[in-house]
Amino acid sequence: MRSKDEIVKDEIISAAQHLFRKFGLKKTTMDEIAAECGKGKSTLYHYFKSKEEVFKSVIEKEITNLRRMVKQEVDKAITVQDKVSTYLIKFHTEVLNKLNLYSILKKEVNISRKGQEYFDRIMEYERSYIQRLLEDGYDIGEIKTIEKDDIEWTSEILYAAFIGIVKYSTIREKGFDTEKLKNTVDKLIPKLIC
Amino acid sequence: MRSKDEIVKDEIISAAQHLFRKFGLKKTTMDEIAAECGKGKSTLYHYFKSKEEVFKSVIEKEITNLRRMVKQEVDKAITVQDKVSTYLIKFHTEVLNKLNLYSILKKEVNISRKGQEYFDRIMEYERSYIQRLLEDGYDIGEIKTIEKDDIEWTSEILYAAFIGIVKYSTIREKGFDTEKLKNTVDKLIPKLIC
DNA sequence: TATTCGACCATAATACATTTTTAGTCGAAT
DNA sequence: ATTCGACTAAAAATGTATTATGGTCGAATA
Repeated sequence: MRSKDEIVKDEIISAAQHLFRKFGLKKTTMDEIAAECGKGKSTLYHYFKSKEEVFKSVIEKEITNLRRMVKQEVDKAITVQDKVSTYLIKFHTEVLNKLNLYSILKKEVNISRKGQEYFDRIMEYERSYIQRLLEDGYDIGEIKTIEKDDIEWTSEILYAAFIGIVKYSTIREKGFDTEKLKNTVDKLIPKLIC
Repeated sequence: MRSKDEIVKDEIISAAQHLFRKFGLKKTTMDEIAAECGKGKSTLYHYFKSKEEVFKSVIEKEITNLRRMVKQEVDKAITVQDKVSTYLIKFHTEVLNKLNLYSILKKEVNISRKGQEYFDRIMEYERSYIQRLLEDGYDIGEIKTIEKDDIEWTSEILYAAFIGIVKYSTIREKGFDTEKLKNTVDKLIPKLIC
């Protein structure tokens, strides 16, 4: 069971999440967050040491949720090819669904040094997730055309390509058709790795 | 032989190009461009109807040059696989070499509506270039796994992936190693299209 | 003791008035 | 047909007064 402390923290995070989605980071004040969850502003500072800390927690929650959704889908896939392909499709779909988080990160945080650090950390995590998928495939003998040592940079290139596809989808009026995307990726991936 | 008119225009464009590279679009004034090529400001307006027109011409020149370099290399390649692969490698290399142009486009122009239109037009051109490569390959029978009707969106996905790779290279300290990149792409492309 | 809050402060964001720059014009000179 | 100096209107930069906001602290509450 969660402690009282954690429950209140979650309340604050939810309120902040709600407002950040609506107005973005800069246009949401601590007073507003406090009002949204019916508490005094000073109370927030009992649970978080700064506004940035609150924001970090909200992002953490969103990212964690996104990753859970993706992982859940990837775990269903049997072969490595399927896992990698599913990773892209699901990630693509989820980002397009929750564009708010993505644009907050990009437009408001990206300017600062700290913002870039968040972004880098997120990117590094995703890259290493792909790397792990490939390494698992290598270990069980499914991947034959890539040397173990080459998996690291291969996953980096793969990740860069994936992000490019997702980003491209976000700036077009309509994102890529999931079916078509899956079709193409399913052709590419299997042949790359085996 | 070029007319006097064209020579002067080129002088102005070169001066502007030089200053834009150094200070960016907003921090370069028409007076400075005029001084750089030893002419009065009003003279510029005899050749270009606005600052935006000058900027457009500079970008045009840069892009044209980039495309000539890429095309030159692509034309050397014999098979479609090679052409597509070469396209990415050369484009990647050239953009990394001339990062200035890229960042001007991104950071200063991107904000405005017109800037977005430039960008879209450039992207559309590159996408259709890839499409043409694929269509040629289809017509000579090299491409067998893609239906003619699917070439359009396949080239779009391919382009998005390519741009992702190039962009990723620009934000890392060091760009992707060309050898490794070529290695991976050479593995991917042939299998996608035949 | 663990939470909550109202009152408070220093600084950052905003608004506004004033000055300076700068894109673009025009008529004259070459 | 080109070039330019002098000019203007509009935009950007600057300085300043005002407000809003992040964050603190000691007291109140439960």
